[in-house]
Amino acid sequence: MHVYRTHDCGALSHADIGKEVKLSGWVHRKRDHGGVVFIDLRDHYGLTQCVVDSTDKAFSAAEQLRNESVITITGAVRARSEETVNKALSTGEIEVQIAELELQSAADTLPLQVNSDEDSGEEVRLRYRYLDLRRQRPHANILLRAKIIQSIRQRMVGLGFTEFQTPILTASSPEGARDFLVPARLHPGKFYALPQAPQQFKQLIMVSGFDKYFQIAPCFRDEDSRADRSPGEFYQLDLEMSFVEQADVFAAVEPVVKGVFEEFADKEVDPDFVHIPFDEAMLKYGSDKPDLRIPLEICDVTDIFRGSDFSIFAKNIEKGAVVRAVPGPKCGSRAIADRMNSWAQGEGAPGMGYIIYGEGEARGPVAKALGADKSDEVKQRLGVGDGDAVFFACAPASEAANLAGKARVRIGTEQGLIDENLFKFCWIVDFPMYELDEKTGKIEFSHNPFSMPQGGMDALNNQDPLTIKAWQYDLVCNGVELSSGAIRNHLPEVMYRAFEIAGYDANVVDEQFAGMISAFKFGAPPHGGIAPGIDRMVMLIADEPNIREVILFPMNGKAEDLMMNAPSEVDEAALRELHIRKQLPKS
RNA sequence: GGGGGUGUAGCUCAGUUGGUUAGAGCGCUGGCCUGUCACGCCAGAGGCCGCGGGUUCGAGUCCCGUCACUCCCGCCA
Repeated sequence: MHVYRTHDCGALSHADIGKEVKLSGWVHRKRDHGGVVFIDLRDHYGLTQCVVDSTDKAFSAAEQLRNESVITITGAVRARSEETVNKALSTGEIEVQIAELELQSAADTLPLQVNSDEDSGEEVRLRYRYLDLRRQRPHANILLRAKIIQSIRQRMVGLGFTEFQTPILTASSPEGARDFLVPARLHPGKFYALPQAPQQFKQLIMVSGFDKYFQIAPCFRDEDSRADRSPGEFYQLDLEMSFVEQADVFAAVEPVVKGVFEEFADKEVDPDFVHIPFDEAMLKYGSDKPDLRIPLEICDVTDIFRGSDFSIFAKNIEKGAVVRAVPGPKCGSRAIADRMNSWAQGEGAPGMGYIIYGEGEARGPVAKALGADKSDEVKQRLGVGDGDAVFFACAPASEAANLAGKARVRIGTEQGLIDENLFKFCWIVDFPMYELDEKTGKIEFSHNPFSMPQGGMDALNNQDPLTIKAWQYDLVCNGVELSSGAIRNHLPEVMYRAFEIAGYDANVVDEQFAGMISAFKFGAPPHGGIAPGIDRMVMLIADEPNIREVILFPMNGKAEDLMMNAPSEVDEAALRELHIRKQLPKS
């Protein structure tokens, strides 16, 4: 007989009745009846009830066991009597009568309860992550993640993509997020950076002639955390394709993402991946990651308020503001309107105007100033009726869109308009190539500087930069940005010109992106790609509100690993070797 | 860097307008119980009420500061 087990804890059934077996696992729960003790023995595979009677020699050892101790038991598989069968367990028809019991590893009093569905505080869970991961839901989440990644690999290979590894120690890039830096021992004063994404490498793989690349790629960005953003590191399904247009990338990615969601999620997946231009998304949904489950569309009503007697708005409009209106079905009460208003103030807006429609008339201070005809015009445009309300955001375009977008989500959530059982995807397309930095007034890249501008060199030379669109796209699901991608700019001349508009001259490009720009001078295929976030996909599929729930060993919000004590001090000798001296902030 | 929330037993939480000895469930220790499966019953241990200061006859409760965790803003090509 094997030293530890003949079967796992989920394996035994009525077919094994009468067999001598050996099981190893954790004491999940113990029920001590004085004359008989039941032990639920748990491992990765399942749970088996083990029994010991007071007459058995293992009895006293069993009585003393604490939860989560690791034991090995030997005994015979017995049928449970009909009334003691447990239908909730796959092994519920049988139990093992313990003949021998060996304690492999005793457990101290636990800092968190493994056999409970109730989560402990995050700090305790992260410090004792190995205990937390024994629990049913965290264990299942990590397993789900593994299966999803496995499925993605299979699907990608099936589509003719090849998996490559790219360097983890690379060069710092001036664009984008803050880098994690690694001192270079052999080069005093110089640093490697961890890749924020394998962006340049994957493009260079295309220039190297490999045609279709993918990788489950670790990405490192030294930015602050959020519920859906883990600090430090995360994973992307990074992919790139040669000789493609935007539609080809969509055609490759859609079935993979859709397929994975359909395979693993309990919710319905809307098969229609709608395409929405960025400008339209900002207008109708006030966001570049709209939650399309909310059946509300924002309308621009600037024209109705222009020159009207509602002077606050009318004056702002003269100064260039716009008015965006959000329909509020069944929101036609003073209490709801007041709540929206104070919510908007909490968001940093001066407030949120509203009109309440009821009993054939429009009510509220806005309606009073605007007059019946114009109030009715708003009603018609928004398609609302009696008992509904309309809320207004008046501000410069991007601010108004933003507030209206948040209001739309709030109304959708509060009024229960969101179908919680649905995944609704969309592609946001035609992102602007450049945007204006509001503080400096300078033109800068709005997304990825390596994206191909729509219209190419001609657009760069002859169009107002702020009107130029890029072949740049996002994949969004239920209001979560899953992915960002682009058709790349593979033409050195167009690249130099694109950077010139953003204020970088040619030698900056030559220095900062030396490898890539030089590669593009030796025959580069037109190419493009995308990089869906793995953690976010798993989070959506697992229906978890927090990304840490789908990461094995996550860091806390301050980017500390409480289990491993990272980051940590290092020896002075190690610093000397790296030519590094600490200069700590004064406290 | 800024704003909100939370912090009470090993864990999850309750704690009234400020009032005597700070409670519950789980866990832990001891006892009883031979068919439970969140077993049941009895008893017990376990508290710097995050920390520091203040108001008060009296503070878990009110005020100020501070720390930790968390959510959000900034940040995230």
